[in-house]
Amino acid sequence: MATIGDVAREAGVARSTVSAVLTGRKLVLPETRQRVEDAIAKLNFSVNAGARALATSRTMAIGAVVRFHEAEFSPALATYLVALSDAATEQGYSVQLLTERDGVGAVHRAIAGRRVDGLVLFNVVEDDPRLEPITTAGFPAVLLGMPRETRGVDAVDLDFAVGARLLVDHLADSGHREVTFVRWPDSLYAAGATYALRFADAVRQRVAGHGMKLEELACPVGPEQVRAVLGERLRRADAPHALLVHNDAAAAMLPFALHDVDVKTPGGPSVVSLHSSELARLYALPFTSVESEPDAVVRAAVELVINRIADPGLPVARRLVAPHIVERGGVSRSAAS
Amino acid sequence: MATIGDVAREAGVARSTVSAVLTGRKLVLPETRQRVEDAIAKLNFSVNAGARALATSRTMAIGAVVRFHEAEFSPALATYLVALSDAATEQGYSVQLLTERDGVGAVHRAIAGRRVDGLVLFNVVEDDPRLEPITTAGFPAVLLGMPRETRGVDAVDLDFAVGARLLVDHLADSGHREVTFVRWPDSLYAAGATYALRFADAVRQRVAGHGMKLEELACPVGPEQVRAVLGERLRRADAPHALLVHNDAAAAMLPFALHDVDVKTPGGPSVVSLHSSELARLYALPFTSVESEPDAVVRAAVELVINRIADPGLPVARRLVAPHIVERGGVSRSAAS
DNA sequence: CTGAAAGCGCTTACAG
DNA sequence: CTGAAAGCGCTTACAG
Repeated sequence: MATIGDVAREAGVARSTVSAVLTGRKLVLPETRQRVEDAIAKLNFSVNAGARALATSRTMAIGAVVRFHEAEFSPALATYLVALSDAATEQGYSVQLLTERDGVGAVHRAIAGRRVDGLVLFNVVEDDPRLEPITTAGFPAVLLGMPRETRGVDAVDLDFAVGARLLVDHLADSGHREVTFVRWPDSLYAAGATYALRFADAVRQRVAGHGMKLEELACPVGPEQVRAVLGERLRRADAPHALLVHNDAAAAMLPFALHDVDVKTPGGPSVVSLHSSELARLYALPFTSVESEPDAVVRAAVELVINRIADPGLPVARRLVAPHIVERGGVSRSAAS
Repeated sequence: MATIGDVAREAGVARSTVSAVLTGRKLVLPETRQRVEDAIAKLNFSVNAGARALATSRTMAIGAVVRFHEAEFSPALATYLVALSDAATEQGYSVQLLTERDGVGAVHRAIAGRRVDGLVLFNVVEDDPRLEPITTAGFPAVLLGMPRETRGVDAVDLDFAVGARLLVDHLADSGHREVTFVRWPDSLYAAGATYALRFADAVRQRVAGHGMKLEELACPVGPEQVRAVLGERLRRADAPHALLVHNDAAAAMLPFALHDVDVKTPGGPSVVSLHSSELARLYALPFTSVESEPDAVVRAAVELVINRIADPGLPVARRLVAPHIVERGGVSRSAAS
């Protein structure tokens, strides 16, 4: 492997001159620059990332702290990871995977070993224990998720409250006066999943604001079980006219469940849903929906963490990405009072 | 951040002694070692990965070269990435994501910049262009996939041929004499997807070996389209009695398609499938099937690439992970000749 | 078994 | 604008 010294010799300049054209920090005579660039090309030189990291104390790497093992149902993770890597690469950063079960330990080691310049925390929950090592070290990081208290750490997420309002309004506008909120199991809210909590709160407020009647149906996340739960509810005499779904498993299985039962409502119940865009793609979900915005969310996260790396003194940022509703039909005008 | 010098001062020894206990390469008096370890704990010291990389010319990082943008239907990627990271972490390696659209360029830059010690190539196809920069640099790498020609690069994959035989035999044992092979679209085979080619070849051979009749049904990978294609075929008068599926979209949508049509066969057709374990989990697929073995495959990949890094002179390895069949019913004894 | 010295490949003040 | 020198934090022969 060629080093900066080889390039300098080849171009007949000092090593620091090569470094100057590499970093672009200093002005170099165009002619000299050209000679250096020719030498670089000729020797197929590429700066040694580790050496640069040591000299600059910048690794140009971001760590993605993932808690996959706890996720029961997340086909979307790859989308986020790849989008993160793409966004980071654009900014000259690489992404390192930190997947250890012990998230706190992983964060600790990443910070202590100076393996990365900043962290992106996936799957953030309320009172996330991974915040502790970050705040004590004052390490650049951004949360994917929006807990009430971020303790001085930047955070970005889809605006689930706005998503909830869009969907409730859509049902209300279609004349519905009652809505069955097919949601995640209680355990998920208890675990502090920030997106689920924000969505549910907004649904309740908005439904009340419209003077509508709200029924909540907590669903498990196992495909089989969710199908059974949905089927049981749909079969009852007072079958719902409008379903508002926030539970990826339920969204995926709902078409099955509707098939399973002999739906009494003409054309079936109206269904609106908030789910990951990945899910919509995989299952070709036919509902009017608000989808996650992985690219926008991840792009914002990269921007925030890079800014934070550059200037730790920046004010704390809480960024909500605006969702939009995609109308796919599936909502019938209701005559039900 | 504490450095090795701080630790040395704290423990009252030379820096090289600290290094000795860190690397474990040299024998150190137990008492001295203890003093050093106490100092490390007290100062919360952790070796600077970049500095170590520079001194040892080992980054202790593996690059995952992913081609996501071309994948239409891959909820399984995250599973593989996380499994890879877990397996690497166990061995003291970290995983870096290389997701650039230009896979060849990504490989080039990773090698030239010495960012990683080895590469794991996802989604390998026949005549994969990413092999070129690897072979010319003689860089440690392992392919996830098994092209006919690996040009001296290690490769590991599920044994799709064995999987095919297991499934065909299962149908044959149940008395089926005809089988409809619901497979990927022609474009996928044309693109050189190694797993698809190996599976299809084995199916054809095995079916012929049993003297069975084979019908092939190429399906698109879009959920809507695949559902339409399947429905059309199932509705025909000569509806198939046995379906052998190798197409994740088709496997996922088949239950819908079976719902869509009024299946004439008592109990519906027999269905066996090879698909990703992630898919089985997400969709709760009820078919007897052979599933991918992400953990085993990825673990083997990490082992191979680490061995290759340690000893470039090792003989080239081609490792096939044995699949196993999971019987879930869905195969009815056939009276059809 | 321990320690002083050189070197890994860069960058960055600092003179010229 | 260019170049010689020091230093980033480690490891590794090599003396002692």
